[in-house]
Amino acid sequence: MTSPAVSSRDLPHPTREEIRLEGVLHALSDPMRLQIVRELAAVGDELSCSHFDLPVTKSTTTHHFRVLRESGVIQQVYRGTAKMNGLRKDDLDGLFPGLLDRLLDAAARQAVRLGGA
Amino acid sequence: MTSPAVSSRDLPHPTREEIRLEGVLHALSDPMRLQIVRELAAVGDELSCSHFDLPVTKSTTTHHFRVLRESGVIQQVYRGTAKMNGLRKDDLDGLFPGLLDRLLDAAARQAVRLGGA
DNA sequence: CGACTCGTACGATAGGCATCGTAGTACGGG
DNA sequence: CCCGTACTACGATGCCTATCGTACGAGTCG
Repeated sequence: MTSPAVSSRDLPHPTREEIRLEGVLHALSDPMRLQIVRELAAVGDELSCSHFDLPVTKSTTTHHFRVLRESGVIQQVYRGTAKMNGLRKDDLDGLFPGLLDRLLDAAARQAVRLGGA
Repeated sequence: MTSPAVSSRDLPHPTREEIRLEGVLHALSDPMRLQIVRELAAVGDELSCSHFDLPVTKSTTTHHFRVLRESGVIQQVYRGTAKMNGLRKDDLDGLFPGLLDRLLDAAARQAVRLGGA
């Protein structure tokens, strides 16, 4: 097959209607999670958890991805041993038009401002 | 005097450069605080703390206003016995162009969607 | 099968935070 | 000067959460 077949293990996601702005903001208020979302947005594709080199243990990484999934920011699916993560851009844009782009822009501006680069 | 004179009591505010996106998002991830900001934006002027009729005690209200001030979302100044609260729209727009408006729009859409009204 | 990789589950811990109640301070008006 | 109003300060409480370590499960490859 071209696609490695999705594992039977499935993960609970909120429906679009269940996504709450407060939850999204809370999820993004953590620097680690904001960084994850920025990388996902920059790549514009799904990324495995192990792609991210975060300064925390794997346990903590799992925790952050779960928060992002349960708040509706990302969707996750197993593909073999890898767990692929993708931004739920369509759902977020549908609920909160333009918000995601402004948030990403704001994060990028701040990174430039603080990083000095 | 035309203006009731600002009290000598002054409150610590972050400078524009000290405002952090994560802090702003965290401040707005609380329903109570998001509501306060929505009202401030709707009025477009300063409001006293006592103007807000929140379903919590005054102690808790004080706490929420402090979080909003320390994150840089609002500015506070004493005027007589009243403490006036104003959105730091210029600072936020300067740092994160368009973000505040999108957030307010997102909050309004969600209120319509959930409130049914 | 066996080993290896990826990610999870669970328990522990430490800190943060939303909330309350009570007691207290600052200011303005009678 | 005294009182009422507006807000604060402080302590307590219970919940949430970011973090870790270790042990485990699921899948792939030799």
